Amino acid sequence: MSQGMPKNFDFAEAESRIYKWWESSGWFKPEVAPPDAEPYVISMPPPNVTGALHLGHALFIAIEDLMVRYARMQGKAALWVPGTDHAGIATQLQVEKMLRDQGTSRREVGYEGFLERTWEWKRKYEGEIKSQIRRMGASCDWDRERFTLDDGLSAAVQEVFITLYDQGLIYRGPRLVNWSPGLQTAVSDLEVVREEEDGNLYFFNYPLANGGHIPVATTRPETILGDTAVCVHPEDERYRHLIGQFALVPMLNRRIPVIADDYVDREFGTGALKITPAHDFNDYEIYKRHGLEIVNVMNPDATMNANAGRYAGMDRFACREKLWADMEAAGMTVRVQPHRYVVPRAFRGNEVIEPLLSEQWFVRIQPLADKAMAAVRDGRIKIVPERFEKVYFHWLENIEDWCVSRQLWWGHRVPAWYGPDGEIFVGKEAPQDGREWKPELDVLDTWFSSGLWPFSTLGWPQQTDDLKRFYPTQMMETGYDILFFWVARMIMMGLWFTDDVPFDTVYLHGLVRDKDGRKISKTYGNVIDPLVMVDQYGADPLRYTLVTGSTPGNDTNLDPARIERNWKFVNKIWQMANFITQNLGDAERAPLPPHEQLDLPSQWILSRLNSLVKLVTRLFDTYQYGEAGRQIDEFLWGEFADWYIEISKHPLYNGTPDEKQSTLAVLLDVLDTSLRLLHPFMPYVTEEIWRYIPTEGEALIVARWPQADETRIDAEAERKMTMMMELVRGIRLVRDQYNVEPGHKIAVLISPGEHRAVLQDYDYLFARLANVSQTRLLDASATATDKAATVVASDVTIYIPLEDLIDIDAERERLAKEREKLQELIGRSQSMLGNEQFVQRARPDVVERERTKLSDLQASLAQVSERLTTLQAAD
RNA sequence: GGGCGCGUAGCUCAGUUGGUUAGAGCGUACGGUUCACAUCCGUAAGGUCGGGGGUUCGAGCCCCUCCGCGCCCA
Repeated sequence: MSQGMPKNFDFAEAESRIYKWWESSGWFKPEVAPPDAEPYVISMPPPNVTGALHLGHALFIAIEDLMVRYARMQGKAALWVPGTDHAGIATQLQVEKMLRDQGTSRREVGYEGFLERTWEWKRKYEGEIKSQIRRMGASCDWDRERFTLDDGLSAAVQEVFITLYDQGLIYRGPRLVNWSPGLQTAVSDLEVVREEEDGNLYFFNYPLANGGHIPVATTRPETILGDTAVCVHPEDERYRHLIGQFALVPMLNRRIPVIADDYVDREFGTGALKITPAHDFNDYEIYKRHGLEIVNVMNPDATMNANAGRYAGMDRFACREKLWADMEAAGMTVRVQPHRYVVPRAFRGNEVIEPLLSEQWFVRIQPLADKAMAAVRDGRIKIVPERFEKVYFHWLENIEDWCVSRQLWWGHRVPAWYGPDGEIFVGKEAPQDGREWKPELDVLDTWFSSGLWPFSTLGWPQQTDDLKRFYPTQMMETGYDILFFWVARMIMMGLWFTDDVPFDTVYLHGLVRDKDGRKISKTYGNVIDPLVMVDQYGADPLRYTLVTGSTPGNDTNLDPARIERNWKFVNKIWQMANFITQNLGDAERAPLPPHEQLDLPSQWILSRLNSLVKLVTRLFDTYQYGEAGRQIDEFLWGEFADWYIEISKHPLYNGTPDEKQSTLAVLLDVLDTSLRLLHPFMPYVTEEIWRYIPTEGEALIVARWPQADETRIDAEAERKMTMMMELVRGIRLVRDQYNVEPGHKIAVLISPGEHRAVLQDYDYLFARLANVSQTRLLDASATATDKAATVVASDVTIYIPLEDLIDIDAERERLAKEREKLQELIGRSQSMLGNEQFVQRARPDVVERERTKLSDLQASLAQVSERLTTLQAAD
């Protein structure tokens, strides 16, 4: 403990050492708190096993670790449950790519071989991401770590699926789904990104059975082959007479009816719509309303099938061109015009999604959604920031059944079996009836398992001790971009299966973008690798930058320059601690003297400190972490280091032993308390420094969060000290303006007004902070030389005789400006106080503050004016 | 089409019950080697808080409207 601190903080060495110490000491576990402690639980959003840590991860780790550390320091049983997600599609894509690079394929290595390789892949990348999470300083309980595909969670998934099926909430059926032809799987609505793209609108004449034609326009000609109707608006005079007639599908000559539906937009295209129920969601609705035929013309790989006649086997886009060319030759086409339209693309892989008729498993979601809406509506779950509640409701109010099956190999198998006679059985095992049951090969949407995360990770469906003690959890912290994907589904599943909310607060953070607000992506080449930042500056500056640079629900533009600046902040804290420990030497830490026995600077800094503790605690409790961090920064650097530490050198070097001891006690109190406040932001450097200061307790990570001592909050001391600081700044400014040699000590004369005692006791502040060699307090009647610059604060005037340096005209001008400013402020203040409405209606403390301000300003104005008069007379 | 967010100093951002002279960092200018820190210290310049209207004793903050940018849902 009495070992001196190294000159600099070696974060690279310290971080891994400290992390190991924390973890091996069991401090990440909720068991460090007493058994009856209030629990505080966060389920970590499980990163995909596919990837490396990116800034999005870094951000949630910074925020969640801060939340957990704060709770832990408050004495709660803090538990942060880590884990990873198998990420079905994303992982399968990556492994398939790897196989391609190895010259083989998923089909070639076979089902078992593929899964083996995928598990191998998982073990490799999971290890990587876990070590990266550790490097960020995450104080999660690794003993409780989970993976969405491990046995317990798989059992939970089965349990949920089977229960929902038994409750009639899961059904299987042929339906139009979003189909990913490259991946050969269905995906959910949420996994489709719709964006406007340049394309064409193809106009052609749809031949009628009785001769003649009806003009139609389409963006996807290849779907013509699957048309089963032509639809017009019932009131459209142009086509009304054709309703009930028949048209002939081009090239196929299939007879299809001309029908009427007011869904048709008469203004768009020709006003007549071709209907392809098997390949368009809107057309599918019309098909259901009118009882039309349905003809699927595509294979799962988006080539045309036998129903496409001579186009069978062609790729959809090749077919589009060929069919159009053939129609052109047949004289059916009218024109092609450029057209912007919405193209659905796969969230993963970016290929064009094809609406396709297929057999899939669906969750009848409405009953679950109703419960989920109620929980937020009645306040059992709170979303921060609140505006996302609206978004949440809107989505749930318009929710569609959830397609949960995926034609992938990597994931949880749907627990269903098909009997020899086509019957379906849903259960963990196939029926043992001697017949041959074939297992369902489809797997479940990854989000189906992550929807169970808050309770499956705690052991559900087993009624484990953890589940009983730590569920429901308290906080779900994640990005707003997965509010539907994940948060809403966890709420639905949690309420349905545990009859309780999965968490009581949802805190949503935004996206991290680059300095210019662009999305971070490899194609832009603007990737900021958090690990490179950690290597360069340490984890603390990155964490602190991410937390202080963001506000809930809003995107952050991350400027690496801020990380660098905060690395300097880390150094600054280190140097403050270094200074204090050096001065302490081997001495004991003395108790903090009673407030009235302390000198003014100490009263002031402790007053500021205790206000800060109050403020920071309030900000933490209202999720304003960024503001909290900035407040600590401003206090530590702007007040403690720049003023108090500088001032403390006087008692430390020139004071009596008592004064020295008392000052050290204050320095240590401020440092100790500040480190506690800062620890959730910057766990490493604060922990490391804490080891060097005499404190009670094993480690900062398990130290207590500070409590504000109201008796130390002292407005009068703050007022006096502020005045002294203003005077110091004034002298510094005068020195600067008159180009006084920095080394040149100056003597000043002070007209002390009502502040004689303070100025007498603390004249060393001017010596310490403004290089003043001598201060002389003037009697009320005394006047100073003309050849002096003047500094005024409250009713105090400081004269700085500078002999030859003084330009009286310039000084007059300076003071005149000062007077003007004071007059303006006084005018404003007077009109406020002169306003009866203000005095009556504003809060009393606001009025009081205004009165104090006015009297100070008036005192200053009197001083400045008097001085001006003197200088005027000097001419 | 519906909903939401953003617009504050050259740049990146704060500013949450409406209440001191709107803040910080970076950048800029000038000046600094004595006792923690040049990863530092001091001083300064720089803002009609997107435009307009309203409510209020008082508006960056609340309401209306317009402009620009972005996101989500259809």
